[in-house]
Amino acid sequence: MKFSKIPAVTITRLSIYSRCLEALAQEDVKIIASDKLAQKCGINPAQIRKDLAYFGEFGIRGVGYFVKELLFEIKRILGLNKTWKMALVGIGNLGLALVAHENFIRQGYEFVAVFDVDPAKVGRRLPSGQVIYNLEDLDQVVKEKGVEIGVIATPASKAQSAAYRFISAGVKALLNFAPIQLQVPEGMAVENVDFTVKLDNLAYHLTMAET
Amino acid sequence: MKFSKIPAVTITRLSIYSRCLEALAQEDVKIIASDKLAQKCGINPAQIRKDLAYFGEFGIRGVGYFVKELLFEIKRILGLNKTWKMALVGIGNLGLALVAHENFIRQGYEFVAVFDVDPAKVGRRLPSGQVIYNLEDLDQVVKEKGVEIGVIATPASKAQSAAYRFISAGVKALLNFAPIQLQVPEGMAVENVDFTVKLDNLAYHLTMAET
DNA sequence: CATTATTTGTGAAATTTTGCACGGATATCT
DNA sequence: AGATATCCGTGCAAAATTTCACAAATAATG
Repeated sequence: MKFSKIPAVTITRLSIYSRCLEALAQEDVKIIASDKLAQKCGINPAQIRKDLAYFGEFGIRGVGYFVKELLFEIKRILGLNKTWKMALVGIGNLGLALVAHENFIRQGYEFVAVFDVDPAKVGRRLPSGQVIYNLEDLDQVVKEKGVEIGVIATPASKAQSAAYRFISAGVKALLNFAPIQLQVPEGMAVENVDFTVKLDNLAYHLTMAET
Repeated sequence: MKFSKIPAVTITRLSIYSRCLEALAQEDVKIIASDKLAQKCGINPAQIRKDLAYFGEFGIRGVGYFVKELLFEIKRILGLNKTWKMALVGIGNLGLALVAHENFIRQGYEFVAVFDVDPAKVGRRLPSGQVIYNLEDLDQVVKEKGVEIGVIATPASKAQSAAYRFISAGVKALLNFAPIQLQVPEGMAVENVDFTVKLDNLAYHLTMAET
């Protein structure tokens, strides 16, 4: 169960399994085999078993997996048995949409603070309840509120400086929506959510498929 | 230069290179070596050269790459020498933010139509100019406007049916923001933009780092 | 209770992806 | 011009990841 030995793709897939399992639980399915789950996720069944094997034995041979139990275990593995506190920088269109998005809170992620540089925005209260703080106060607010994950929804030009603020405030994980490769010190976790990279993949696929 | 032989990660990285190169062009850098570009992208330099080698020879030994030229070539490879027509389903917070997002149009992606089921929304005009169509008319509108990429920004529960509509309208590429694994026929391209999967990765990282 | 049908967990093989290291091409310097 | 330094393109090896295939465990059947 060594941290470094577990591939990042495995973690990503665990997250996908947890989502599929949640849907199954909702449909009141009690037990599922790796074949069925694999089909639902679009993943090879052996892959699922291998992924789970990194963390233990959760199934019963000849039977399958208890949906609720496996879901619980995966969530425990991912660290979703707590609420994670997030802060967001950049209250533009995207930032607003993210803060308003109910999926986050449902999954155990909560925006406890939002920041912007625009003086016209600072001090206002969002429909979702948060008051917009001045970016200058990030360090202090992050420490006060115990922010664990920093979300960057600024334009690309401001993203790196926002990252620096989070870093010096001691935040160790960043979710970056800006289309830029952030420079961060060793040990930080950065995940990029990049629309245009995804679109470029689609464009390539369409272009190739033509021939 | 066989389509199927080129890894998807290579395409993703090409997209990242193109972004870095765009930044460099902006800074008026004329020539760059794979080492420098690699540093900027956080990628191994040999990897960059390998990725490019799939498509041809773009550099000069002992010199490097001409920034503008390489950028042009990568964009050509990805199919970005044209404007791609997108349609979006689901005008919620996220959908609105996406349609308003300037990055898309800047990169050659244009929303030519948006759809919703809510009768209160249908017929209204967005600040970005598009009139909201009734989802029922998707097939017709998609064909009329020549939509090439479908964007799904509905709740998870409506995403699959939105996908079906795009599929039967002949759209071959989907960008899916709903937290669900879409079922699509062979040959379709689907890219998922999944915030919570990314957050789960961060949560796992933080949880592991604790110990 | 033995036989048959499932389905997990896992070693080993197959495949994919990455990274090294070096030949060859280009530029610079003395 | 020759020597030196730089840097691309690529064969090859290493590493990582996926997939196969089967033993072991469980349940169902007659």
